[in-house]
Amino acid sequence: MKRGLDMARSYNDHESSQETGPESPNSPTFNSVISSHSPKRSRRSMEKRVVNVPMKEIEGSRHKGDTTPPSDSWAWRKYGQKPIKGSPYPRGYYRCSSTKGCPARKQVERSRDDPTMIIITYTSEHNHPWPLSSSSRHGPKPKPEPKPEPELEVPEEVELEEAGNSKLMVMGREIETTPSCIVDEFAWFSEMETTSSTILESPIFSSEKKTAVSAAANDVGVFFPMGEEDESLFADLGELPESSVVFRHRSSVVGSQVEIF
DNA sequence: CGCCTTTGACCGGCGC
DNA sequence: GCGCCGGTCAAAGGCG
Repeated sequence: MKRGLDMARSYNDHESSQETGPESPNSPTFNSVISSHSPKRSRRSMEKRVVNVPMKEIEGSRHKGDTTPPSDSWAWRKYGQKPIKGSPYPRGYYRCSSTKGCPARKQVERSRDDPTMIIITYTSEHNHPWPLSSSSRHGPKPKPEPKPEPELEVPEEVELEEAGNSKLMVMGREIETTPSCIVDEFAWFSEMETTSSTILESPIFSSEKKTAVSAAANDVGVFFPMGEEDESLFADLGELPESSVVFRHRSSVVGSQVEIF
């Protein structure tokens, strides 16, 4: 009867299985893919972002099941879980509950190669921004989180070309006063979009991911470091965590990667 | 009271 | 055409 809650149905292609960097350091890895393979499924360009997060990073946050998503600053509601063939671990399906019409979704699963790695796949429409952290959304019950952790997924940063990078750039501070929390929530999406698309998408990245990552990290120190440094940073920031990060990343990242679009 | 998690069923796509 | 698989929905229960 009501199967079409959101027509933007999904897209599965998760080519992510391979990016399970067996030697992934401690930093989460990002991969992005614009999935619009199937002619039928591509209502709009669906973007997919894959993030590898070492369990250790999220352990401190919370982990009860096999697929416990690292805590982000945004709200996700689990809407399903399924065992995946070939993988001993089930995959959890989460939908963004930060905002009403939030099209963002994410899949969380443990890497079958590296049980210590959690693969998070973000999906959203190319046109739609991704949920960003919102300081005001989690109000009542953000989740079983003892404390608002900054975020493990590390919203990448860069500017988005279509949504209006100018705004995003200011988002850091704009969001605070911006009536449209949407902007705020979706900021990271935009950022990730470009970032991943640019770097992660590269074949090189896939192949020498770690190398690339390392390089990236080296160049962009803030690339995937959402580990402890970020937390510390956020701890200090307190209010506009992502925004701040984004802002900060921008400066560094922008230099390294140029927008492709 | 409202939101989230859990679990089973259903649907659609894809491959054979 | 059939079967398999992944993804989503929806009802019930639980928790803060």
